[in-house]
Amino acid sequence: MTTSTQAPLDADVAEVIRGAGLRLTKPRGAVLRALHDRPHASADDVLSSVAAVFPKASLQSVYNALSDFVSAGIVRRFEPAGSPGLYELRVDDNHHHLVCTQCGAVSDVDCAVGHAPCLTPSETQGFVVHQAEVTYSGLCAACASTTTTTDTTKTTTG
Amino acid sequence: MTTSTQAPLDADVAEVIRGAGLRLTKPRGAVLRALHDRPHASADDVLSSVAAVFPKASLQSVYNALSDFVSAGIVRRFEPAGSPGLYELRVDDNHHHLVCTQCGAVSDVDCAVGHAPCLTPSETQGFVVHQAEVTYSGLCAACASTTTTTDTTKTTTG
DNA sequence: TCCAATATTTTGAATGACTCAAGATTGTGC
DNA sequence: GCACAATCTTGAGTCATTCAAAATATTGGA
Repeated sequence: MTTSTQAPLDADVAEVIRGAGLRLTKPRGAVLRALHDRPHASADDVLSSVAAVFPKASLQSVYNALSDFVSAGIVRRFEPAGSPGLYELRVDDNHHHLVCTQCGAVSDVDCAVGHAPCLTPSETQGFVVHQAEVTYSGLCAACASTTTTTDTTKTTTG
Repeated sequence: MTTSTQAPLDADVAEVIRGAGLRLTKPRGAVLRALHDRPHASADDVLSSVAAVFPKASLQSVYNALSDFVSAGIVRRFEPAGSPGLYELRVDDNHHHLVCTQCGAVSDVDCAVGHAPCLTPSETQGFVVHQAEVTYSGLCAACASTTTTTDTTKTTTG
């Protein structure tokens, strides 16, 4: 939040964007910083962060920037079922996600294999598999504790 | 497709719906048959099938029936990234999906473990994991062969 | 430093997938 | 066959996202 942490971040951000072959613009810089601050953000989340430092930004610019980043390979998009698309900066490693079905919280889980596809289906039926997307769903620590105390909720395991 | 296969199917369908504690109605029967015919169908796909035997059906009834079935546990909904929700009848086993990124074709892959969650993340960070959703993406046999043979045409083979 | 070329942003509208609501209809047990 | 509740239908509304075209800003070069 302070200038001392912001300044080098700005430099990083600029470098990453230019390094991806993209022009450095205010909206793009703000979008990348937003993703840095909130590692699993929806386009709307990003707009909120961006608007704080650059009020003129539109949701459309956010979508533009995000999809440019995804195409350039510096941002990854994933989409837990029933949730809007989420964007994250971790792209080099092949990690997976823990999603809380109650509050929507998302955590990263490192992949044991580390490269895609980390899993290979038993019978590929002729498919050429490039990637395995793994999403664990359940309850985050906070929701689990509030739920398990006198718990009548049914755990729909399946 | 003939009456000889349709008749016992109708009986099955009725039994499944009633067995789930739901009233048997024309739209519901038609929706369940549609899923039987097309194992990975979107609501729209289902409507197409349903409309053939019951033209009065609306998309809304299809959504109603599908979500009733999902709640009742006789149908499963899943949602490959960037695709509308798909519905399938296989609910008892814990299987996964192969999705073709080019034509959208979906195949089932049996899960080696057989029950959910079939995978356990290395570090759960306090999460109580109920289910692991695994989606393999790549190219189906048809798309893989047309793509590798020096071709630029995109095969929209549903 | 200023310019031109063009990448990017902005504004506004449109789409697809799905949900909400309320009145009409139908299935089911009696 | 009736009554009551479950379900269907119609119509409108929402959310996430994309399309389009004119306005603006960035970057390499003069």
